[in-house]
This record gives sequence, structure tokens and C-alpha cells, in this order.
Amino acid sequence: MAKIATTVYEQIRTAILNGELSNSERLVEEDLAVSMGISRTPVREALRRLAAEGLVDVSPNRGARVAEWDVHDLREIFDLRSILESHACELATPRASAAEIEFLENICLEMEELAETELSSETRLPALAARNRIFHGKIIEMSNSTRLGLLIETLIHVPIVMQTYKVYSPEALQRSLHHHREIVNAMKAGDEVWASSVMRAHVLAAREEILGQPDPE
Amino acid sequence: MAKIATTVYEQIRTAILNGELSNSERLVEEDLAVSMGISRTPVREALRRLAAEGLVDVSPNRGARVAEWDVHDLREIFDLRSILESHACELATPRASAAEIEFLENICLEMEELAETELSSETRLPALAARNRIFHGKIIEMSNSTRLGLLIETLIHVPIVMQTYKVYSPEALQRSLHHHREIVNAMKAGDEVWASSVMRAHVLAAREEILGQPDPE
DNA sequence: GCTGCTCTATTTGTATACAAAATTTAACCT
DNA sequence: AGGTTAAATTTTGTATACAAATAGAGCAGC
Repeated sequence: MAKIATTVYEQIRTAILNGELSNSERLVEEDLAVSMGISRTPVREALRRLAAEGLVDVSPNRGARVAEWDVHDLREIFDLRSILESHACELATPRASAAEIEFLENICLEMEELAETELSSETRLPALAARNRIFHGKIIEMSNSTRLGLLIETLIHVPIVMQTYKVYSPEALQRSLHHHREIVNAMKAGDEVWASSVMRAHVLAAREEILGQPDPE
Repeated sequence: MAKIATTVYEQIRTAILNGELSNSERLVEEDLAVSMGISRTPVREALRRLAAEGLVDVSPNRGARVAEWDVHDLREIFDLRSILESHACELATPRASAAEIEFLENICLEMEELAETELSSETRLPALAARNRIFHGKIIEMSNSTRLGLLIETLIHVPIVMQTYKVYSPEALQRSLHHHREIVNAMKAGDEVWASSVMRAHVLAAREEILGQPDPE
């Protein structure tokens, strides 16, 4: 069990991502430490790491709170995701191997099957969300750009919460699955403009589905 | 003198950015601590923060080294900068106020004057580089996207080293200044496609100037 | 001369102790 | 009673102490 700090980091992180700590709750180092039976040192390290990823806000001498995101923040995040993931598609397309294409096609198939089964939402949604993450993650990996991957990773943390719990409308789900298929087809055709365009649309469509119409400002 | 950790962070950071610590030098916590007359605790915090920004690499139980970037890394970074700064331009253009446009025009003017004076390179280059950062930073600020700003900031750290010391060819410098002018003109015209396109070209041109031809891979 | 091992010396990771700052509570004055 | 100030408590920031892990030196074997 190496690195208590990492364990703590993951625990707090998943707690935040599961909404168990939401509402800008204060994160007192000592409290977290005793509740986990450890000292403040690794807790501090974990909190700083979470702060660097934008999941908590820390003020000097005033400690850490879990970060809050308003609609404007979320629009920003989806906006940037649409650009960066689209770019990942562009980079990935000329590099895609047959095996990688097949891998993506399998994910598509699994998701399509899941969408048709009449499981209760509680089991179906997480299964879909997990495969969705794998699909997007695979393309990012295929883009072969370490930093692009890191940037997207930090952006994705936040929407993961709602991605897992938001109930998509049946039409939106269908559209989303079609997008996935179309992305793979575009990659298979070696058409990176096509692939990246669909990915851009895909993320922007998800944004509207989750956030509704653009805010007037 | 609040927050030793922040002071340490800035010291190490500028030391890295000035190349005083380059070549994947090992950063031993105790050594840094005694050399600054403090304890290891704030040094650790500073190193973790630098790690989060990609300026140092830390391995578990093996400490921190200053990060190294090869040509491939730098290509990635400029690639992403070209996309993100271009997007910043796109967002900034419809929001630009007359005062902001004027501010940017003043920077352009100052840089053009600096380019004509025959100061020794040692004083001229840093002055140009500083104004260049202000120009780009202003546009990012005008884009009004906190997260976009944060993403670009982390990407920019690395090239700052060479941006400050790299001797541009006279033609490249001229082209760069013309790009700046053109960006402002496009913004003044309210044409965000034009503005973002020039910005994209601007960053990609800088990439080629600094890194040379694309690596074949 | 080179490779692999053991043992020592560094160095990191965590715990605890103390100082400085901020928040809360309570008392006080008008 | 309301609001302001001042003590008390909580909480963060830094220093120190100790345990665990790693790297390096020296030595044995080939």
C-alpha cells in the first residue's frame, strides 16, 4: 500500500465526483486526516493536487473547499473539450491501425446493445458512461499527444459527475451513438476533417443536451 | 512575507525558466531547503506544484528532476497553443471594446519601435518578449474564459525560455509584428474568423522559426 | 575488466509539534 | 438591543523527527 497521499487523493476525488461532498463544502485537513486515521501531511498533499486539477479551491490560510461550477463554467469546459477532442480526432485518424479501429467498433457495438436492452437506468447508465469514457479515451490515446491528453483529462473531471447521472433523452442517446459510429467510419476512411468535425459536433451536442440553450450573457 | 511555499515556488520556477537548473538536474528537497534557510515542508509543496504544471517530473520515492522537453514535446506544445490561442481570438473579437483595441495597438506600436532601434540584442530581445507576452495575454484575458487562460498558461511556461533567448531572424520578427497588426485589424473589423486564422498562423510560424521543419516521425 | 550482490548513506514519505493566522464566541460599551 | 472589540478556539503553515525506500559504494565471483 504505497503512497498514502495518492490513496487519499483518490478517495477525496471520487467523493467529490460522486457528489458526496458538493456544495462548496469545507475540507478541513485535520478532519479528513482523523477520519482516515492518518496525519495531515498526506492530506495536504492530496488537497494541493486536487487544487491543481481544479476540483477544489484553496485560499491562503483559509483552507480548501470543493470547487463549484456554474453554467458558464460548464459551457467553457464543453467548448474547450469540443476543440481539443476534435483535434485529437484529427491527429488520431492518420495514425489509426486496423486493430484500433476494430477496438472502437466493438465499443460502438457494446453501447448500441446496451441502449437496446431494457435494464433499469441505474445499471445501464453507468455501463454506457464507462464505455463512453473508454471510447473518447482511446481516441485521445491514439492521437499520441501526451499534453493534449493531460489537458483534456483535467477538463473532463468536472462533467464526469453529470455524465454519469444525467438521464439522456432517447433521441439524444441515439444521436450520440450515431456520432460514435460516424467518427469511426471517418477514421476508417482516413478522412481526418470528417472525423474531427463529427467529434466537434458530438461534444457540442452533448453540451446542449446537458446545459440547454446558450446563455444570453 | 507570507507563504514561504509560494516564494520557493517562484524561485525554483524562475531558476528553471532561466535555464539555471536545466539538464534534468535532480532537485533534492533537503538541499533546496538548506540553501534557502527553510525546512523541507514548503519545498515539497513548491515541487509538487511545479510538477502539476509540468516543469518538473516527480517519481514516487525518487524525488524531483527538472523536466526536459525534446523537439516532439515542443511541437505538441506549439500545436496546442496555435489551437487554443486562435480560439481565444475568436472569443475575444466580438467582445473587444474600443479601449482594448487601442491597448493592443499601443503594444504593436511599441514593438515596432523597438524593432527599429539598434539596441544591443541583450536589452532589445527581453523588451520585445515582454510585450509579446502582454499582447497574447491581453487577448486571452479578453476571451473571458478562465479555463482557456489556465490551459494556455501551463502550455506557455516551457517555450518562454526560448522565447526570451532565441534570436529571431529579422524577417521572422517583421512577419511576427505584421501578424500582430493584422490580428488587431481583424478584431477591429469584428471578423473573428480572420482574427483567429491569423493567430493560428502566427503561432505556427513561430513554431517553425524555432523548431525548424516538421519531424518526419 | 565486468556483472551482480550486500551494506551503508542519502533521500523521500509520514507523523508530530509548534507558531501564525483566521474564525468563532463572548463580553462590553453605548 | 445592536454593534464593536477582544479573548478563545479552530485551522492552516512551517519545522522537526523518525520510518521506509532508494541509490551508490565497495566487494565477491566469473
